Amino acid sequence: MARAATTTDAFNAVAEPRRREILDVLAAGERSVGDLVAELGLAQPQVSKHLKVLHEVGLVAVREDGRRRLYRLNGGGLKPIHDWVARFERHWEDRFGVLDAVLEQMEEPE
Amino acid sequence: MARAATTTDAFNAVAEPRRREILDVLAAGERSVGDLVAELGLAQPQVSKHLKVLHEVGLVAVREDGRRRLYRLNGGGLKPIHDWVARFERHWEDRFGVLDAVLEQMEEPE
DNA sequence: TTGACGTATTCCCATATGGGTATATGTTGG
DNA sequence: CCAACATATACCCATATGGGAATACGTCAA
Repeated sequence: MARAATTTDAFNAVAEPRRREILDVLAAGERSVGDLVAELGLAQPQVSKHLKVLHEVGLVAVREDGRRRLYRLNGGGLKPIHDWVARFERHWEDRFGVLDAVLEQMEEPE
Repeated sequence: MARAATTTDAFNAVAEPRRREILDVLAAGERSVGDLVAELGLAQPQVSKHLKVLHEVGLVAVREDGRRRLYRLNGGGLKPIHDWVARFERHWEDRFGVLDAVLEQMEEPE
């Protein structure tokens, strides 16, 4: 087997930095593909491909507007990630995190 | 170029479900490779490989104990993910999320 | 109708994945 | 020193990636 498809779930989709950037921009509001191309400095086909992935996992939604397509964020799709990560919050919010880090240094000195 | 290496950062490392499971188990405390093999029902080499990835991105730490190696969680490594996702919290915590979902249904009926 | 525009799709390719299986490395007890 | 044990590595393979470039598709303006 190979690595899971990027369209498998939000975790895989969001592993790609460009896709995170796209979501960051969309967080500010609806954008057309062209807008994203301009704001992110990426090639148009790549933007379209990334949007396709994001759409397949339900992280963005589209709306037609003449010849343009306006994409917008569907933040709810990130909740699974948030929920999973949240379980580990205590590991960095209290002092244990600091202690762990220190022990880290002591045990793996290279 | 191909997909970014799984060892690139926490986002990529955690995209693999098995690795998330490993972290879940480690959240309960230190475990030897054998323990993980038993608890997760995976093959030993696979567990070792996944642990290697997790270690490279700093999500786990090791400690030698005779012939065994005890791995433990380094939750702090997940903070970047938490921080990034947290920016989108409002998108599902308030009513906008619900509204968005409704609009969703109306616009993409198929 | 036609051409320009906005976006999506198709190819090509180097790359690394994750599983399986076999084996290397390292440690301990006797 | 050796055998059993615990873990790590090395291979092999099918698979999909993400970028680049070219092109198809759909829509608008004149």
